[in-house]
Amino acid sequence: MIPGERLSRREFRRGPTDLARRLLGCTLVRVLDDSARLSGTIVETEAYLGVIDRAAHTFGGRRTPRNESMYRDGGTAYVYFTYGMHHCFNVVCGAVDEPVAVLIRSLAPREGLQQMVERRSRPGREVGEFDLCSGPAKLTSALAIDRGLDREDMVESQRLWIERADRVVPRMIGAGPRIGVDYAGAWASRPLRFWIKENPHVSR
DNA sequence: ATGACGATTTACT
DNA sequence: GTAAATCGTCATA
Repeated sequence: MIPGERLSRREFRRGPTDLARRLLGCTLVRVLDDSARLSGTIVETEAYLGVIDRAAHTFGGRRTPRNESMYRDGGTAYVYFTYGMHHCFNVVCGAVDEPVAVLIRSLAPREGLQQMVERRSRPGREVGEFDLCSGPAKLTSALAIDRGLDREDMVESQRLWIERADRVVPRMIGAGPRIGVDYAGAWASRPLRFWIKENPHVSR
């Protein structure tokens, strides 16, 4: 287990609760068509438990063109478009036809900061270091992740992958309810959101 | 064909 | 704290 190595298929298949914690501290790497490299340390995740989880897109076994990638093998990217303007990025983490995933909610930016600033800036709005990747739709914007990367196999991809890090010790991991899933009844309050404690890049 | 709804972000009171 | 932005997707008909 060498830090900096890509996560393997086996590692991706650990299931959502385990992988959501394990991804903390790992590096998400995005390489653009012009070979520019953008990356950040994962500091906040959420687990989505699949057919039993009212908050998951695959609750009850729903299978549509949009969420098809969640039914693929662990290590597949699930990227969806929402609210008419935002993309969110997930790591599929089960066997084939076991539609579970981890939503990546925030990163501590590492490489390509200047490019991220350009991608996140709008006329009239300055973006600071802590507004670059501190939210699920902010980081997809900063790293140029959209539906073109849906179904990407991150075990093999030259555009998007995750590199292993030393395990974040349990006492440094916070846990609490997921964000934005109030419609999910009892599932809304379950502690399936994880973050690195006291990290300034965590959302909210 | 239609309508309701977001795994969010941002600006504004 | 509240509300607007903005449109693909899906369930219903």
